[in-house]
Amino acid sequence: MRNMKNKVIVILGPTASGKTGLGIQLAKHLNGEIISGDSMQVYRGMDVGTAKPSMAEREGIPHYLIDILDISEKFSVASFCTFATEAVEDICSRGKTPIIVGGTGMYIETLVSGKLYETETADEGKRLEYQRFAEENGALALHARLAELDPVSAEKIHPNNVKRVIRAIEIAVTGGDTKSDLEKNLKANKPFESLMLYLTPPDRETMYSRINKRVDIMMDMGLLDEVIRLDKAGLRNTPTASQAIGYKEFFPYIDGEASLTECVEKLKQHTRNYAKRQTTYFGHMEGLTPVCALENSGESAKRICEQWLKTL
RNA sequence: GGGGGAAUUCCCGAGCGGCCAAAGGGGGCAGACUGUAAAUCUGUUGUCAGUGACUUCGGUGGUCCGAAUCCACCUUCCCCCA
Repeated sequence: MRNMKNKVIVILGPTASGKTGLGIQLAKHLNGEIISGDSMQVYRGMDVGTAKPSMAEREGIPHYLIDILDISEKFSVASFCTFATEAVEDICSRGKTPIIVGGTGMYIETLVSGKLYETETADEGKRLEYQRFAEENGALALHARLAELDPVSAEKIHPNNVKRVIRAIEIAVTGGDTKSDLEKNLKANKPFESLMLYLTPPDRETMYSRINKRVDIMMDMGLLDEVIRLDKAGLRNTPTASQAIGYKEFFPYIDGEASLTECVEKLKQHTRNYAKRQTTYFGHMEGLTPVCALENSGESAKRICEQWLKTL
């Protein structure tokens, strides 16, 4: 039974570690197709800023989960898991190898482990109400409410992390189970077998300078025009897309409150911070096979994949 | 040439005689993380054998029991009048 499961290759790593390129190399080599494991590349029109591979770069390899949503739409772990699972099945059914490429640690971890629990969809009104409550009475007061509803989660969530506190309250209030109940009852249910390649930059210094350079390239590629265009389309008021790094940093410039260079610096910095957070996240994930993100990481990655595909 | 102001720990910036290794912010470093995750949040950030000791607040020398804080001179920078 076990060996009937589909096999999926996953490439993850911090921003600018070369995931995209490696993914395409592997896809060509292994007769694969690519599924983006990225929370922002799903949005149409967000191209330069999300470092979405161009058609030319894709070299004819089909890509899934790219350009599937309008910026006004919500995206989440849950929808990611749904779409990605579908894509995996689709690709496998045609005898090809799915290659998930992305940097959104939580999405990929949840997908691969199969540990996704169902919850009621939250209603925005309630959420705002909690939000306001926290603003008026303090984050601690809201946290105290969570402590009544779900003490186990309250213990784990820092009172200042209002977003999380709200979410936990929401779960406790809408469904029968609390967040901690759901977590307790979770059982690993892997939807497929996966080989997870973790692209690790040689050192922090290298990682940061690659990021800086990439931002400069994005600017040359017309990032600012893209931001202005999306801003006109209402990006600022979108639930998910507005959070993307590479866009919000330019709003002060657009509003005449900061210089362009200041914004570009901010963007670089945010990207660096993000990359660091990514490495922290990946650091605690299990079952990763590290691959050093150097010039020719492709060859060793190919070998590792070939071997793995033969086993099981 | 004359008058006034400023120099603070990686950066910005408080402090204006003891409670100051020095607020706050930024950055750095470390960490958490399941339906907004490219988000959100936490800790840490002079040195050392860490309840204590040691070296810091442009430089030098003073005053004082005691100075980042007061005085003198020096250096640099800014502003105003010429």
